[in-house]
Amino acid sequence: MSSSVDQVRSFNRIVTLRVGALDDSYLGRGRPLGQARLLSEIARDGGDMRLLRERLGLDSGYFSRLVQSLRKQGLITLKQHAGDRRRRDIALTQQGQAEHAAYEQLSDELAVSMIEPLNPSQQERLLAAMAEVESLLTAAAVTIGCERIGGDAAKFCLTQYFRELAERFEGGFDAARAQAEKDNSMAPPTGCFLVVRLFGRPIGCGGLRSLASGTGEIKRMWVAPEARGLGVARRLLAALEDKAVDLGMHAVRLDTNRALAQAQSLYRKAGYHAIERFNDNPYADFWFEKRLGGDPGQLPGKSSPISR
Amino acid sequence: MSSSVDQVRSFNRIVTLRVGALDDSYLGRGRPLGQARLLSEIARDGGDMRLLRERLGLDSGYFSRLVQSLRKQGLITLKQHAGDRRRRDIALTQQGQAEHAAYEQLSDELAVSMIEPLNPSQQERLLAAMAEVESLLTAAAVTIGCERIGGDAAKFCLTQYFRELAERFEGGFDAARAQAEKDNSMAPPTGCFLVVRLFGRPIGCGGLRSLASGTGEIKRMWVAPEARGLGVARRLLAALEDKAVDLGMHAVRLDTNRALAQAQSLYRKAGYHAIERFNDNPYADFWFEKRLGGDPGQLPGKSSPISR
DNA sequence: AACATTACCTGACTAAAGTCAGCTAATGAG
DNA sequence: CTCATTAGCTGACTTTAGTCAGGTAATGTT
Repeated sequence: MSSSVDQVRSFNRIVTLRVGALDDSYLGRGRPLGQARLLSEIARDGGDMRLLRERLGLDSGYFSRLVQSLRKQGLITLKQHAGDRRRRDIALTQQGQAEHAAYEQLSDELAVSMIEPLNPSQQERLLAAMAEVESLLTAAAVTIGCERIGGDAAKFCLTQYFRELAERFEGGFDAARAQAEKDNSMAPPTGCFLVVRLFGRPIGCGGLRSLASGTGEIKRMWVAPEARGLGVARRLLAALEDKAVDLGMHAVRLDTNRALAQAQSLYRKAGYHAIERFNDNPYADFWFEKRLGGDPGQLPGKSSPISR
Repeated sequence: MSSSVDQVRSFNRIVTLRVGALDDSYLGRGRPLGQARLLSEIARDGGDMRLLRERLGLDSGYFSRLVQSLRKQGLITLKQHAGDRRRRDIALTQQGQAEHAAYEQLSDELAVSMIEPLNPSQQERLLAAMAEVESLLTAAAVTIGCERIGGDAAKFCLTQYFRELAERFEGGFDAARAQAEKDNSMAPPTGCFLVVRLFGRPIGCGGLRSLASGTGEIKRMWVAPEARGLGVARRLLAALEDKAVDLGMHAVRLDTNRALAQAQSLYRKAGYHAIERFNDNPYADFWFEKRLGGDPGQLPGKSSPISR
């Protein structure tokens, strides 16, 4: 373990040394870092002040002044938001776009300088290793927590989930037919609704509700397309099972549609086995169950190594 | 190419996001970042103020105050340097060591949090990829430049080089017998002495001097043990050959001792072939030569892809 | 209609980080 | 011995980054 920590720390050291150079090169344009960062954030996906302030996590007064300084430099314009005259939309001026392009250029140059001295085969190895680190660090940054099913994040996830089902199911999907009224049962004290977040953004969800006789049902399991391939679904499923154990359930069931082949293979790998139809979900083609607490050495509520 | 840059930039983004969290956790100890960083640097390898100031690249006044603030907190002591009473040696007090250990703990915790959520096989992959990125980024950070052979860096490298030869040669090595008087010829305008640096520290060297009739001789090629395996020697050799081309040479020669097997294989891979003894170096067992400018499409002075 | 909340702005303040000029004491070079 | 240089210290100053307490206009809630 100690050698793992050493490896990570030595990686951190070298990477901050190299990547930290970006701040210096940004400062080279004679503008404080805060302004430069704000400019980049505006260029990335504009929007109104409130959104940006939230994303950057800045104090309202401080943020206001930062924006004003960019405006005085002629890099951005502020317009009243259509519909809500309190809000102000931010947009880059032509000069602002040019300035942003200059910062992009600096970032590109740093990136080039990091790979350029290497020969082609080394470059290839470096890029592959970077992709691997990136994907695994992203996976490790994922958090899973219980949230209100009526909350913004949960609603966002469910909307995306339903939209995807409508696309993928052969006969489409109608949320109303899917017994959506039962969703409220996915809440404490007899169930829960887990939201997966990556850097604060919701990227997945899954609900657990109580059936009769100590059995749980897992529903609404979804992972955003851009977050797939990171092992998120596996961890989410394990987290739901942990919750089920916490709630004293001795088994969990779920159903799935034939269009969702990867889901089926995930369930089988996680130890689920096919059972008879246990509900009247019109969209279900397969039904699975997994007995919980089979490992007597495992304390309830303690995460399994795979889930955390 | 553009996709390489994108990959590097996306890597940079994710890594700064994760590793940048270290600053926040350092601030959690109620001490400004500057002080925390200085403390870590002192703990790493102490030394006197001048050395540290240079390494951190800080203004003398600012640095002095930083040091005083740590002293007032009882974390370090200052003593007159033995021999030069202007200098002051810095040492951690017991309290300083404890405080440093606390910061180390924070770094360790960050490292653990970066790998802990992953399952064992993912952890293994992440650590391997980190090691790969680290080694290749280090390799890419290497710089090669012409320096005075009498300079500090050159002297340091040559000392290390001679020490290593003395260890590895069967009959030892005596620098005086090695025609060291010819070293001065490894300088402009008829030769050069290249120093390889990694983050400013000299980690290798190699000299080129002019023999009769447009032929160059490569001598004193050395790479520090801790920098081996990064392809430094290959790049250094290519850089020396570039220099030779710049100086109008049409071939370079070199000799080597039988104890240096890796050197021989490097030379062969780089296109050198064995020739008859061309000098009276008592330590030489093999002699090599490579014809230059064989590639007519290559402009003189332009680096080959392998060398930069 | 009354009241609370939200979005943005302003003024007053602070700490961190750093720059610059000049000072003293010790050391090194000629 | 003289003079320049070096190592460290001090005072005065600036910029950046931020906090906090209010203020105003628009919007939502009851």
